[in-house]
Amino acid sequence: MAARAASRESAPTPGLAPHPPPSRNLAAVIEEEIVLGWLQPRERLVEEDLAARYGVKRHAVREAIFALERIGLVERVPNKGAVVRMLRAVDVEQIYAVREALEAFAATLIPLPAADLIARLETIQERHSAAVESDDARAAFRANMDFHDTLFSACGNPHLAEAIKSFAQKVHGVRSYTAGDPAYLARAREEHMVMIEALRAGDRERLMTLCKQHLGPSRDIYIAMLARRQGR
Amino acid sequence: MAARAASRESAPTPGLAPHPPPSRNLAAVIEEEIVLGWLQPRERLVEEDLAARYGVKRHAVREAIFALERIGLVERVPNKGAVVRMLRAVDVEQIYAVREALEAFAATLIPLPAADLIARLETIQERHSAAVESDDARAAFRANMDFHDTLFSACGNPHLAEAIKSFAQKVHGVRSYTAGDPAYLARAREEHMVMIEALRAGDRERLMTLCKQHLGPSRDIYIAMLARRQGR
DNA sequence: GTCGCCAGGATTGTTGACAATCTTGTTGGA
DNA sequence: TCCAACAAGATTGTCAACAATCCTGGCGAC
Repeated sequence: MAARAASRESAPTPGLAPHPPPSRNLAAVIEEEIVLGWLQPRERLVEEDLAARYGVKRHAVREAIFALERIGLVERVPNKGAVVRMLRAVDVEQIYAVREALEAFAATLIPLPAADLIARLETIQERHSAAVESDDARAAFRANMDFHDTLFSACGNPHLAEAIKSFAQKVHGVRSYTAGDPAYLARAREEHMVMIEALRAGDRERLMTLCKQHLGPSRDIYIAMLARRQGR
Repeated sequence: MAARAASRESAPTPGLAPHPPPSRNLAAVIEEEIVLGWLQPRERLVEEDLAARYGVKRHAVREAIFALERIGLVERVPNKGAVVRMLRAVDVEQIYAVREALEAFAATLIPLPAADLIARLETIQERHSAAVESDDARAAFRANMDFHDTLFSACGNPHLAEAIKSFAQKVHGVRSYTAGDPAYLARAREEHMVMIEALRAGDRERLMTLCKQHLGPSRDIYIAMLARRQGR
């Protein structure tokens, strides 16, 4: 009884019962919830609760949780359950170090000039800008993801692009602290613009610098927040 | 009936029915089978067959296959099943390009001198050498894996080490062509020795060069073999 | 009053059966 | 003889019930 109550207490938001997306890739749906902060780090993921919430069977939730565990977004303890993974500051730093290395490598491979790539990025960026201006965190997240996917896929090495995406996913849990922040989103939008500009100028050095600078803010915000919380 | 027969025909080896490892991490077991060539690229992985073979329930096989799919070792088609992934030459090249980048990055991070690391590597290398000399492919594979895990874990960034391991796993399917070759194993042994030597000398440049050279052979062998088969 | 043990309940893990889907082989007709 | 629809079998996907495990809270002994 008490266990049940505890699980209820730790529920993300008061009225979270129903939910629009019935089917689709459940893991991706849950991932988005984490990014948007509806499911917060340290929060327990009770299989039956999620099944009821998303209107699917427990079995489907189970598989999604396994998938998220492989990605590194949730942590599972045998016979105890899964929680949204709480990254320590050192983890965030280390993951971002790898991201920098991977993205820098990819940036060296992108063929320049890249007229076609620029066109596609501009289209995506329009969506992103619109989402930022209308404070639509979910749409901004999706467009942002598309932007980086498209950019790094242009390196011509799909395995590298996938690794970059995978490492970005690892820190999705920490992104909930910036995903809804208008100032941060506006900054990201500006940086995307400048990256497109660098592509257009064929300035690879500048592109690599921008990629690196683009990674910094969310990392620093999260680490600062952890420090405030005394490294909980 | 015919489908069943076909599945039997494509069975890896004539007498594969029983099997020693009953439990343990099933995905790792299957992975080893792939590396050792008992399960070959393009071979179908029928859930019930594997369940019977390893003495586990189908459900466990299912999860293992999902895990292997995420790693990239097997390919799954909905409602049709999974097969050991057949990498194209271009895939192999691309994966190895990322491996080079990741391992080079890790090599820059390993603190030198590394007395403790050297000691551990020497212990592992003894096992590897013994396995190579007695033509024990399975033991050689395990020791080899340990060697590289230990080496790159020393970079102090576990997420990077995991990425390196994960990319090594992606090409495990292609390793079956070298895993049992005494000449190749002997060469690997020598290279490990030299790497330890470089560590002892604190020569980071040399270590990085050796890591890169160590990757080449298996890639080239596989690509050459694919070329012979006309890029099947 | 505190500590350790025991019972109840919640949650995860496992199993077997059933449903859906695809593949293959066959039959009937042009 | 060739093609298309059909049927059987094999295989994967889904489900609901059961078993195992762990946490919580209460009760009794020291």
